[in-house]
Amino acid sequence: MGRGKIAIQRIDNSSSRQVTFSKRRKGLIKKAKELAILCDAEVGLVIFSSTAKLYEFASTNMNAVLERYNKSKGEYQQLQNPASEVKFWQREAAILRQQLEDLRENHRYMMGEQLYGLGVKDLQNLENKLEMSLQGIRMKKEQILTDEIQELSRRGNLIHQENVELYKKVNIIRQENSELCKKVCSTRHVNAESISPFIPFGTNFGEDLHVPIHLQLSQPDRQLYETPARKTD
Amino acid sequence: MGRGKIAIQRIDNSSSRQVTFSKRRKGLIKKAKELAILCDAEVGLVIFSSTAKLYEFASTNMNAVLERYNKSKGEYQQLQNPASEVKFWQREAAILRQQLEDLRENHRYMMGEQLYGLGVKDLQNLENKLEMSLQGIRMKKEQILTDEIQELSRRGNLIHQENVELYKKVNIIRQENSELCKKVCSTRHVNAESISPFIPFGTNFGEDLHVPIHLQLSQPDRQLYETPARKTD
DNA sequence: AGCTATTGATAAGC
DNA sequence: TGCTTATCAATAGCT
Repeated sequence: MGRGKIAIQRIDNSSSRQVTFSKRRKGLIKKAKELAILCDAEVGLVIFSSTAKLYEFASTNMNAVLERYNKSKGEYQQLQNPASEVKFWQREAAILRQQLEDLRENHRYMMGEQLYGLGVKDLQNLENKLEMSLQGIRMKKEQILTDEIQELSRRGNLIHQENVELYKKVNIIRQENSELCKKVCSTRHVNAESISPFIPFGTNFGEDLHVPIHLQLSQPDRQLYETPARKTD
Repeated sequence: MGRGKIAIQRIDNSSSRQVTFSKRRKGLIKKAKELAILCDAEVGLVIFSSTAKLYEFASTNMNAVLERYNKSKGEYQQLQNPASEVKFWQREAAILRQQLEDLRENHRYMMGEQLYGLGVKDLQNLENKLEMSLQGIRMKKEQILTDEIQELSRRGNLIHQENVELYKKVNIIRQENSELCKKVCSTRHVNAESISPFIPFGTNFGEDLHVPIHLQLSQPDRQLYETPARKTD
């Protein structure tokens, strides 16, 4: 909501980030307040700006909210040897946080964000890296697509084969039918002409079978496996 | 915002209060999330419904936010006994480790490594991302190069100007010299021919000055600022 | 900090 | 609870 829409991602420009922070922080706190009043809820909101400044809102009182939160979460466990253990884990966390920060910076570079600190040489290296990555990714993608196409083609071929078989059977049955028809015709010709409508129906059936079956089974199948694969034939 | 505006006061009807709570809670959390991302802030949000159900959001991790809040307020006495602190830091480390792992995986994807788990769609997204990054990086690089070239061009122009000035001065001095020479010549011609070697030397000096100075000062300078910039002339 | 054009959130209603 | 729509509110981009 504004003159244009913005993507929800870290705003690079620090001054407009600051402005947006001010505006949205105000909006957020207002909404939190409204929610608490309208819906009779207890709300606690803590915001640290990127410059580590603290802003807070609590519908009643922050300590009460946090206490209730902790109670609600209710996970107090006792451990021994706390002092050194705390130190150990703190150090561990600090190390991990540092690694995370480094990796995040790297990630930003790779996403083409925050390039201010880089020189031409760095940028060139980055470009080369990304180019290599792209190549790998494209190869992988094409491989997947190729595999898929091959699989489709294989299945198409199978279906085609099946169709050929079916077509043969149909032809055989059609021949059998037409021969049966002839027999029936000649037989009925001797007996009477009362069931005469049956004769053209039978004959037509045979002819109908011949043409559309061929088209309907063979054609769509061809499209299925030929268009993507361009391998058969 | 809605079919009509409502006063900010406790909604009496309990079911519509419940509905509003759902909607606004969702909206509030969304906004909190956006603020955190857009402005690189650390946000913690705790909401208890009127029925005492807990909802929470934290941009990083609620414990971290609350810890930071307590530190920032300088009131650690209320919670955080040493035992739970160990637990806190352990959780913190676990969370960081997880984030690190996620980011590393992502990084691998971006480097075009370990693409086994990805489908065509993922790969396409990745490709697009990298393409965008590349574009940004190339723009940045070209900008730097362009700036550099402009600077060089500017300095080249300055030097060229300086050279023009110097050339003028040289010409003036040369003229003065040659006039002085003439005077000296005629004077000496009247006096005696004993210092005759001086005359051709003086004349040569003037001519030597004219040609090489022009070439040596003007030519390399031209190359310096014309080849890269293609602006002058 | 203040102003609008826009987008986004949401009150009603089903 | 989820969806739709008419409205109101928040805010992005400028000044």
